[in-house]
Amino acid sequence: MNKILDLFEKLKLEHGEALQGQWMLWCKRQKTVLQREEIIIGSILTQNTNWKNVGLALDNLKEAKVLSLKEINDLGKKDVEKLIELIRPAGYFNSKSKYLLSVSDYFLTNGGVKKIMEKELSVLRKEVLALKGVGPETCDSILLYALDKPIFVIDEYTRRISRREKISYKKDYHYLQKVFTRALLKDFGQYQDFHALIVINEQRMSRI
DNA sequence: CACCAGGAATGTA
DNA sequence: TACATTCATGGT
Repeated sequence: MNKILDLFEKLKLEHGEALQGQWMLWCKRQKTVLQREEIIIGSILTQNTNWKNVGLALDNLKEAKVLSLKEINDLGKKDVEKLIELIRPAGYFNSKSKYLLSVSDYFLTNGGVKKIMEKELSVLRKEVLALKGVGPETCDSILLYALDKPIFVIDEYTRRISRREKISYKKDYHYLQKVFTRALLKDFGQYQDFHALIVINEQRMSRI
């Protein structure tokens, strides 16, 4: 009767091992502030861009020792061209360099990641969604994966699988978000695992 | 050479 | 509100 819970169980059976393995390596349940900031940066860089190119950009940032939001912000204000050079492989570098500045400005002027994690979900979502360069998907990815907030992420993978599994044929972001949210417990761990399983499933599907 | 990858901003009617 | 266009790299 509940297609969403059935899908969740099916994905756990098929990819549960991958979730315990590679996913937990990169996206542990307990994260350092620096790991949370890397996820925030990555969520901007990955907009309409494949993860391999994002990885190249993150490698450049690491090599240049520019991985925290503070360091991104300092470099962006002092020498945008240098920041652009580092994130170039991720594409859209003129836009994304500005987006990284607007997001890091917000986190730095509001007391940093730890302080911002204390904000209430609905307030936080409005504030992050209002930032330049942050639409619904990027916003919710940041809230769910970087800040451990219970909000379900809708992306192209989620749309694909919900169409294929006859969950919904609509594409509207907030409509789909409600459909998934209604069927699940409001728990960030569940949301992270479910969405991660969808990503793993769809990426393996396209590799064939 | 054409097409795509976990989007979002901007402009138009 | 609802679409169309633009942004840009690296892989296939």
